Amino acid sequence: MYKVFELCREKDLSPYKTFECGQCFRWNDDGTGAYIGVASGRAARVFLSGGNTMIECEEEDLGFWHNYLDMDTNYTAARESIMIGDYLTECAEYGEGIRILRQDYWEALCSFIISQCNNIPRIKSIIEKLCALFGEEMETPWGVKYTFPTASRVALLEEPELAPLRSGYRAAYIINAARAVASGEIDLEYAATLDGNEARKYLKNLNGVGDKVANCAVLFGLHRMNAFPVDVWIKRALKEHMPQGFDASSLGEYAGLAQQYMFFHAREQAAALKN
DNA sequence: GAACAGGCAACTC
DNA sequence: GAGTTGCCTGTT
Repeated sequence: MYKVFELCREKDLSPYKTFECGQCFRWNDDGTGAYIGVASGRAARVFLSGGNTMIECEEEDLGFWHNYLDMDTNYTAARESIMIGDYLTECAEYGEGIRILRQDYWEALCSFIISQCNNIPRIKSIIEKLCALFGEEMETPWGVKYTFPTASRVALLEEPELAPLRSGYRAAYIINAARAVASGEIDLEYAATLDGNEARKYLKNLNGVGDKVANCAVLFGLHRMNAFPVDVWIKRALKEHMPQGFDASSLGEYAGLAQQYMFFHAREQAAALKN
């Protein structure tokens, strides 16, 4: 039984900012500014109403979504902790309402393996095909959706079976990672007990996982908020705003949140210039 | 049609 | 250890 529940004020969770800041690929605007997504075999719709952020979901899943949306973390305090200097303060103010989701470990790892050298629409398209082909079908109030296939499921596939995804050279990485995770050779539950830096090194044992992908999996999957993925957007932003050099560890335990604010800020500025 | 896109790995010096 | 190159594919 799907019902609507009030989550918080918009400033504590902006659906647009949270779902469009690059951390996730399975939440989509339904055309009205409401976001529909699937995670861990559950579906939900997150939207604004009268300055509040609302969620429509199964009543028994409310606890799951509460955790997924990281509602127990105090983002006001976290945000203030990384407001160091004019630039970061501007990014943090601009990004108010972003929350770092607690995504499934395997889904985050696999998604960011796919993300390498790819743009967002294409990443989303590859992931949706992966789910439609190998995930499980779900009936939702918003139509048929598919779960993200488990590592065990993907581990059974052979590379040619991934050809319809058009994921190119990443297909081998996906299957290799799935097999390592399914066999326990790479234990994501164990990785989740490590600190961010150790977890990043551990995941880099996987072929096709370097610093960037590992850091994304650590931040967005394992929820180690001090992980600081550096992609081309962050590289550009650092070059422009921190020409004297920059050490992410100086930002402390919420460095990864600062990264998301910087990323969102850079992307939105670029989009504004285009229009 | 070449260059590039939210990297990685293997190779060179 | 810093720099270069190939890798699949889709878009510009």
